Amino acid sequence: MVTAPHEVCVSDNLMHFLALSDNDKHLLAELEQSTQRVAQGQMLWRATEQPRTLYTLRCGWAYSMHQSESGEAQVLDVFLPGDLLGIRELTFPAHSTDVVMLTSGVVCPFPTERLLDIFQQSPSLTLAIHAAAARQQAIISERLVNILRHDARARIAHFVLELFFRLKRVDDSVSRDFSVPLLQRDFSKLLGMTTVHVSRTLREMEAQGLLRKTRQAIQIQDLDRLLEISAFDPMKLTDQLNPSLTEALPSLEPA
Amino acid sequence: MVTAPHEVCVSDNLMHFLALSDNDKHLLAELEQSTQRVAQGQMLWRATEQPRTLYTLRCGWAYSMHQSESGEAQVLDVFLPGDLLGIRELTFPAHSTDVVMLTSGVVCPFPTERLLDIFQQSPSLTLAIHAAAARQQAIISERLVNILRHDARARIAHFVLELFFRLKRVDDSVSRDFSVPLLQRDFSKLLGMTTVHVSRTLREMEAQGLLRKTRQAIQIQDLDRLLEISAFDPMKLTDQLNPSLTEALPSLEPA
DNA sequence: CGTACCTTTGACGGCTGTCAAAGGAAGTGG
DNA sequence: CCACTTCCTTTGACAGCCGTCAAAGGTACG
Repeated sequence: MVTAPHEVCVSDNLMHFLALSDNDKHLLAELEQSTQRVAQGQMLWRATEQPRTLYTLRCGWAYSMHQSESGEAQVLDVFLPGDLLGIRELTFPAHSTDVVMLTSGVVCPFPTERLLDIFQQSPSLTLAIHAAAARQQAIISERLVNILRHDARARIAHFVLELFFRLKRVDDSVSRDFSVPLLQRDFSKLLGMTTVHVSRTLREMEAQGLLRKTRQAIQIQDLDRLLEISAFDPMKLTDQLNPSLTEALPSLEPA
Repeated sequence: MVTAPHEVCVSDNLMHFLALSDNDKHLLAELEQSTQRVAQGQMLWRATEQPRTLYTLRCGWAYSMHQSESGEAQVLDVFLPGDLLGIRELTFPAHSTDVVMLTSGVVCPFPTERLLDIFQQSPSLTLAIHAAAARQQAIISERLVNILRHDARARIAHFVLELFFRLKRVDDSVSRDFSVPLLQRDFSKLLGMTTVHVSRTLREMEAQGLLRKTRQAIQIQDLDRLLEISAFDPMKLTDQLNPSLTEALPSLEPA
C-alpha cells in the first residue's frame, strides 16, 4: 500500500525546530507565494550557474549531483517535500551541483535577497533556517561516515532508514511501506556502487527478510535489524535545537 | 625541507572572503582573547556533549571523528590553523563527533553566545563566518563525491591536494614540500581504507613519481598528474563570495 | 639498549566491478 | 488493443581491488 503524494510547505519543516510566530508564518507564506509546476527531469539549476534563486520544494522529489567529465554522476542530496533548496551553495559564486527533479512537482522560487530580508526581520526564522541547513549537512556527513565503513548491504540499509525517518518527519501518515520514486540506478549514484551490485544486494536483503523494494515503493520488514546492520542513529538527525541558543535568545520558544 | 609551524588567527582566514573593517578585526581579536595551550591527543569535546564552547585554532592541527561502538573510527574534518571549530554542530543539542588535537597547539575558546553577539553587531563578519562554514561543508562534500567514485590512489591524491590548497590559502610560504603531522593510520581513517592499503598505495604513488610521504611531510612531485587522477577542482573551494550577496548588502566590499 | 608504535611486504580470500545476455515493465504509435 | 521500442532489473562468469592475517623491519622515545 502506497500513500498518495502530499503537499508540504517549508513551515511544516521549520516548525520542527522551534515555535513559529504568526509573523514568521506570514513571512514564509510570502516566500512561497509564486508556485511553479516542474516536470520530471527538469533542472532547477546547473553546476556552473551563479546562485541567485532559492527554492522551496512543495511537492515531488529532487536531487543534486556532481557530473564528472567522464560521464559518471554522483548524487549528493536527495530533496523531499518541505526542503529548502540552495542554502548550501548560497555563499559560493557558482553552484557545484546540478539539481534535477526526480518526479514532477511544485516548487516556489524566490531571489536570494529575500532570505537576507528574513534574516533581518526574524531571529527565530534565521535560527530555524540555519538549523535546517545544518541538518542537511548532517545527513551528508552521516552518509559519508557510513558509506566508508560498511558494505553494500549496510549502505542500502542506512539510506533506506534515512529516507524513512526524513519522510516520517514531515508527514506523519508515512508507514513502513512508503512510496519512493528512486530507481536502482539512483541508489547506485547515491551510494557509490554499480546498478548490478545494487540489484544483487536488494535481492539478498529481501531473501533475508529485511526489506523489499519495488519500482514505486519500499517496504521495511525488519526495522530493528536494519538499524543494527547500518548503525543508523536517528538522534544524529534530531530536530531539537541546542539549548544554549534558545537560552541566549529568550524571545524564542522550542517547538 | 619543511617549514616551521606558523601562528594564524581567524581573521587570516575570514579576510579571504571579504574586506574586514577595523571594527570587525577588533571583534575577532576580542574573541581570541583567551588563548589556551593544548597537548597532542587532548580532546576539545566529546560526541555526546552539548555545544557550549566554540574554538578558533591558532596553531596546530586537529580532527573530528565518529567512534563506532565496535571501535572503528572515522575522521570527518581535518582542522588547520585559522579554522573555526564547532560551527557545524552549533545548532544541535549534542556534538556528533569527538574533536582531538593531532599535534600540540594553541586554541581560543569562547562561549557560543559570543558568536550570536557578532551576528548582531557585524553583517560582514556574519557573512564571512557563514562562508567559512559553507566552505568546511564543501570540503566534506567534495571528499564524499571523490571517495565514492575513485580508487585508493585517487582518494589519496585528492586528499593531499585538499591539504595543499588549504594550507597555501592561510600561509603563502607553503611550498610543494610541506609539513603534515598525519600518520598513515590517519589517512586510513579519513579515506575509509586499511593502513595496509594506504602503505601499499603510497609506495606505488612514490614509484610513479607522483608524491612522497614521510613521517613529517608530503612532497608533491607531479601536481598536474595528481590533479588529473583525482579530478580535484580548486574552484570548488574558492574564497570568492556570491556577488548576489555583496550586491544585496552594499556596505560590504569583496576581499 | 629496549620497548612501543609505525611502516612495509607477502599470501590469501572476499566483496564489488565489468561484461554480457535475458527477462520485465512502461510508454508509443499503429 | 496490440506490436514495438526503450529502459530497468536480474543473473552468471570472471577479474581486480582491497581487507585480513601475519611477520619482519624502522623509527622514536625512554
